[in-house]
Amino acid sequence: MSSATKTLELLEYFAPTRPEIGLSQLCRLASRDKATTYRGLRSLEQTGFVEQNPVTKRYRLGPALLQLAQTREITVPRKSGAIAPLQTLSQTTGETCHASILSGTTLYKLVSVESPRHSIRVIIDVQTFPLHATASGLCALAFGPDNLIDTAKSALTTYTENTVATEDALLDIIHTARNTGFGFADGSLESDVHSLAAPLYDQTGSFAGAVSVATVASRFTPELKQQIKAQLVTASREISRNWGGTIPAVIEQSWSAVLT
Amino acid sequence: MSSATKTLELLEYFAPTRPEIGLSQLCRLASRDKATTYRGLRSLEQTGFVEQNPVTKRYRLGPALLQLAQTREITVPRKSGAIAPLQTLSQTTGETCHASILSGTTLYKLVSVESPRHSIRVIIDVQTFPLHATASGLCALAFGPDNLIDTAKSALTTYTENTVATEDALLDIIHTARNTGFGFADGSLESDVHSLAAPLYDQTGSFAGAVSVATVASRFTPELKQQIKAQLVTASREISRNWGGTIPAVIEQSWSAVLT
DNA sequence: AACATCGGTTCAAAAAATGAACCAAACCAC
DNA sequence: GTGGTTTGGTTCATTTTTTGAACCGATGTT
Repeated sequence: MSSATKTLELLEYFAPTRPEIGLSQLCRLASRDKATTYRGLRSLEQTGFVEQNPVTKRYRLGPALLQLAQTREITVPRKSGAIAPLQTLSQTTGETCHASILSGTTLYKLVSVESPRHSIRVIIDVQTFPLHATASGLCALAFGPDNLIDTAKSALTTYTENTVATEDALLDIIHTARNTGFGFADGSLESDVHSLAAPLYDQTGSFAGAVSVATVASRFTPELKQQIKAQLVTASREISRNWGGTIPAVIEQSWSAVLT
Repeated sequence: MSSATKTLELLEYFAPTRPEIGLSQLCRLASRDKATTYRGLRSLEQTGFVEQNPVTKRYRLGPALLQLAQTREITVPRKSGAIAPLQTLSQTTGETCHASILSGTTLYKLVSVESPRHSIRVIIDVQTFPLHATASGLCALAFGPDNLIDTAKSALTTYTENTVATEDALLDIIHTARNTGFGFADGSLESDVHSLAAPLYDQTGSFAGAVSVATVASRFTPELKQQIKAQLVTASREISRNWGGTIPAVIEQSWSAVLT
């Protein structure tokens, strides 16, 4: 792993639950020597990616990220086109919803919306969705580029008893996703969390991401499942349209069959 | 300069006017060997900072930036509290307005708002404001930490005939900014562009950034100047309040003296 | 007062980065 | 269709940088 990659990975430890990190704490988190971590932070600081809180001496994310994120969204507009449909989806289903975006072989969380309807809510605290263990990931495997399947096969991490563990089982659930037009995960990332997802397309005509709804297993009735599927279709069409794409006819057909 | 810093600096070449950059073009822009540039891009790609457009093979900014920017704004909320007051400022003055934020010894552009009132508009296409050559920068020198003055002295880059060129001249205009409570630049970064700026404070009670109005020299009448100052004061108070800070009494006094 | 932990620094040894030269493929001009 | 140019990408001898154990002074804790 290159020095630059190691430095960049330091940024991943910052989170809303961990807004500031001291040098010694960060080197423990990153499992690196303090001098190495310090030089990484200096590099990030020089380029505006982190800044040192003058009061606490701890480090936090810096303003250059805001500028680059703005440039990214201006040049590849995805987030803004996903927010409103996702808020609607969350409101109508009453559950936690996500939009994700594929970059290389990684599915990044783009937008999350929680619903205030229930006091028992699903919180999925990841920034990237494992391909084999999430509904969105299964969408990517079913409708995205074929090389994703190889990537997934080489990283069959076990999260719960329900996480798919063999290549055959993985190919089976990918096949099911292709046939139904939906990714479905029942407790494969978190116990008692069920998720459904639909694919998203952009102007290239290719799979670009997924939109998903996550709910607690105990309220996942067949009625709710059908309702969620119908709402996912609406959201998928709208977000894809906002991204300059359309849903392929073969998926629209799968959806029709499943929703009658 | 470390390898990590060189890699991070590759990101600075991406802009709304340059959304995608090929490998050969980027190595020319960065004045680096192609192999070095390629390894830098690979590192950035592995961590989600850039992605390769599968159609054009060129590189563009990646989704990890969106996630980190969101974390940054959640943990250090600045941008959201500056947008509305800046839109109001632009609307009432009819000119281009900026909010900037200090990080280390660099003043980063945070938000820009243009007004549609005039067809001749100021566009300041920088991501960081030179301390000695902008109204916002002079605010930082006048009201920010003292070490900024040393930083400015060591980088007295000439942009126009009006750019301050000597340490004495720099100290003079810093002194004027301290006395008036406003930074003022007349053509020091761009010919025929005049700017006024006021300081911003956050919850630490320290200088945190600046809010500025830029206009074309030809419509910068004494009346407009007074109007802009009044509006800047309002915007400065509001943004500072949104950032958890208040304007120091000594600056409020300077403003009172200047606005009567 | 003693100890622990912090942010930060040094330098010999180890490891990685560099870039000139190279490759095949795609593009362009004629 | 051909020849030249430019592209994204690769290799490896050489050069340069990175690494991390040991260290520092300051601060916090008991």
